[in-house]
Amino acid sequence: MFERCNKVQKAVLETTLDLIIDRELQATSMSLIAKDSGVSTGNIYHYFSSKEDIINELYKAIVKFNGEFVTKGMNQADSVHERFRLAWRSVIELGKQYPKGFRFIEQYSFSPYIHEQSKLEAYKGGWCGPMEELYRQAVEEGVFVPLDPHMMVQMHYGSLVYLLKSHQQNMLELTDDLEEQAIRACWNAVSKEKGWNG
Amino acid sequence: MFERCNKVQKAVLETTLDLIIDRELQATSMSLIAKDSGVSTGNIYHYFSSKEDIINELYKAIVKFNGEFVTKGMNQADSVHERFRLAWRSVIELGKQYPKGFRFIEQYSFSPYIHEQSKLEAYKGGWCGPMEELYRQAVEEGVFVPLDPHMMVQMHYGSLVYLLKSHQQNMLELTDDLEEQAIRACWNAVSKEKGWNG
Amino acid sequence: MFERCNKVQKAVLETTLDLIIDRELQATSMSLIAKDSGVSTGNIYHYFSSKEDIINELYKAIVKFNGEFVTKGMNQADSVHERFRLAWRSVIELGKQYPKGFRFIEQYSFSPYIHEQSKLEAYKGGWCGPMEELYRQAVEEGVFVPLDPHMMVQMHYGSLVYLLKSHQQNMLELTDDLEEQAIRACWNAVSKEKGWNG
Amino acid sequence: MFERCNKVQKAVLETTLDLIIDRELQATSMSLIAKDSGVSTGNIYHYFSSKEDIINELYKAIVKFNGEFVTKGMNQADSVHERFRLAWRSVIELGKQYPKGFRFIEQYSFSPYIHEQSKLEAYKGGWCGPMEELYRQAVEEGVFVPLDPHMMVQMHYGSLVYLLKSHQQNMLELTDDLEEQAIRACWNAVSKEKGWNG
DNA sequence: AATGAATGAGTCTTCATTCAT
DNA sequence: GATGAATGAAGACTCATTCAT
Repeated sequence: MFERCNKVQKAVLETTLDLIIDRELQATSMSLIAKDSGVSTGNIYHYFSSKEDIINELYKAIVKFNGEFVTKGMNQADSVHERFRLAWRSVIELGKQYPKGFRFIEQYSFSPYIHEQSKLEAYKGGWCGPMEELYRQAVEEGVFVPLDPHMMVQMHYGSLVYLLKSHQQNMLELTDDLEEQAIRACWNAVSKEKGWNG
Repeated sequence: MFERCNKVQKAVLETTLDLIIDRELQATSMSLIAKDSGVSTGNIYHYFSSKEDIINELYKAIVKFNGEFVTKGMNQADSVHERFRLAWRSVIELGKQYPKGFRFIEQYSFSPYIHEQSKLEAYKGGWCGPMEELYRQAVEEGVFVPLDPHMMVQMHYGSLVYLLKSHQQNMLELTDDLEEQAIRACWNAVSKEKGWNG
Repeated sequence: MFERCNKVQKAVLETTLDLIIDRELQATSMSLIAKDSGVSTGNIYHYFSSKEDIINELYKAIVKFNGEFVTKGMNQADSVHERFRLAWRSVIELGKQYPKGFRFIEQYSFSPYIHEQSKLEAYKGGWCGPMEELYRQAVEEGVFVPLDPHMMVQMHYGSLVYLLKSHQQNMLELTDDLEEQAIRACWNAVSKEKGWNG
Repeated sequence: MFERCNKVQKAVLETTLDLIIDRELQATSMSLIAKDSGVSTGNIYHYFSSKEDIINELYKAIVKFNGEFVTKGMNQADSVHERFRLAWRSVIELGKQYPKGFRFIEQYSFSPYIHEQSKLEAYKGGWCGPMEELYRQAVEEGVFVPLDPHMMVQMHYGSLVYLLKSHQQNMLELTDDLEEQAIRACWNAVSKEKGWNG
């Protein structure tokens, strides 16, 4: 997940992610990060300028990773419908395989702790752009109802986020079948053609 | 929003909500709450046992308020479809009229800072139960596809949460018309009948 | 020396002065001030906004005290010569009776740690103004050579500061007689009349 | 100023002097010295055993330089009066040409950071000894009042130090003429003959 | 009930110094 | 000789909480 970083940075970022997820930001102290990562406090400051910096670098690294993970899957198909399916399956897969990174982004994408600059960089490197482009195409082709692509993407993403939350809270077992149905529900929500009984 | 509380409690809870929304939990100190609310630190501890207690009471109060707000609207109609519409419109209305409470719940419903006990109380007093009941009825009546009501409610709620997030970030202007279309998309996602061209 | 302050402030300022004089600023930590003064670190910050603030308040308090000490002595006589004598004797007396305050001012009056604002307030409340006024009068009466009063006062002050430094380093025993001769030397330096053999 | 040192030592000492003068000792960190001097921290420790060592070497080097600067001028004349004049003019010249070294000595000659050993070496290599010798001679020749030479030298030095401080603070423009008058004032302070109207 | 001074453990961060390369 | 990454103790400051008034 942090392949681009050197050993120390990787250790710090991984540890920070772990700590934040199960203890929360306010309980994630620098000394704890130091102890758990095996990097001395002084040396952490050799690689990151502040605690805020760590969080922001963590944010950017995860968003970048997520973006690549999702768009990679998305381009392996041709038809709009198939790309739709693969893209959202990737999102679900991401949430299942990397639950910590997923939750971190969910919890902190609206936090004042993350700089606007980081959010901007995140958006450009993320998967939202390509996904909106896909929806735009679907609308143009008359497959989707003529709604704002940004709005549709957000709503579908929200659906899956909450699906994953239920899954992570053990309120729901997320089988292959269920995933397909969830994605089909999203498709039906905005497609002109009827999908359930087809 | 905090009508059941006395003057001091109300001042503290309102102030805390304001502070947490625009400064985050870690930057919301007791002394700041004291200064902004006009209640001395000592006296705050007369009404709340700890900072954690304030956050939990805040959480429970908001969930209770939200639950009443949404279920109130939901019961003013008969047909499943109409109750569906009114319920989700209430949720959107809630997010627009009380954005701070809404964001607070979003941010902290998965936080370790909120006790399981608070979450449990919240669930019982919230609107999720009645909503799931409505979906169960729709499935039984053959209006909805036979999916897990809890899953459907979560997904639809997630859709609207992200719709509201876009709205709060000024990425989207949330007109009456748009709200109706969003709710119709939710309906179509799981209804057996086709809705867009009907 | 810190009569205008409350108990806590007085304890902190006195302790800080003691520590700075025999350990230097950089070795005078807040925790040491706390321990030695018997005031907890937290409470120190209730009365002073920062370490810098303590130093500046200390500076201002001492300058004020010194100013009053010197000008008080100065006004108990009439003739220019007598006021000259009494004023500089007060300065020497001050250096002898309050060596710590004296050294502190010497060491820190040119430090970037002391704000310009503090220096300005210090100058207005100090004894330099009245002293320069005395010299101006002496020049006007034809008693002193027509040199810049500010320059003369600074030079004489410097003389006595170094005299006191020698004294404090035990290089010199500062008897009554020696003090008188030092002051007479200052007088002779700028008086038109010859003083030594008169 | 640091001609006796090798390149690395010179760079470190010059940088340290610059930093201490405009930032103070406590704000002059080893890493800052390393960055500004272009010498790595590790290598600094190859030439100096500690930070304290740097400061003490700096002190000794400057005192040595100052001593040579002043005594050089002093020996270019014969009469007591002329040597007196030339010596103190050298002191003033030193303060004007090398303000940083001058201020450094002023600020740190009484600091616990400078070892007694350094001060002792400084005294032996400085200009105070020769100057006191000159005064002793003047007393013996009946030119000066019979006061302790050490005391007189200290007082006159103090006068000029404060004159230079005023100059460095732009409170006073130090012209050639003013310098002469300052030195004459010192002479008059202790000479048996009257000087101003002669 | 109400105040806010007092506490001290804990926070983030810096810095002199060491050491593997 | 030279580098700069690494260390961890110590620094200034904060903050949840208590308690005398």
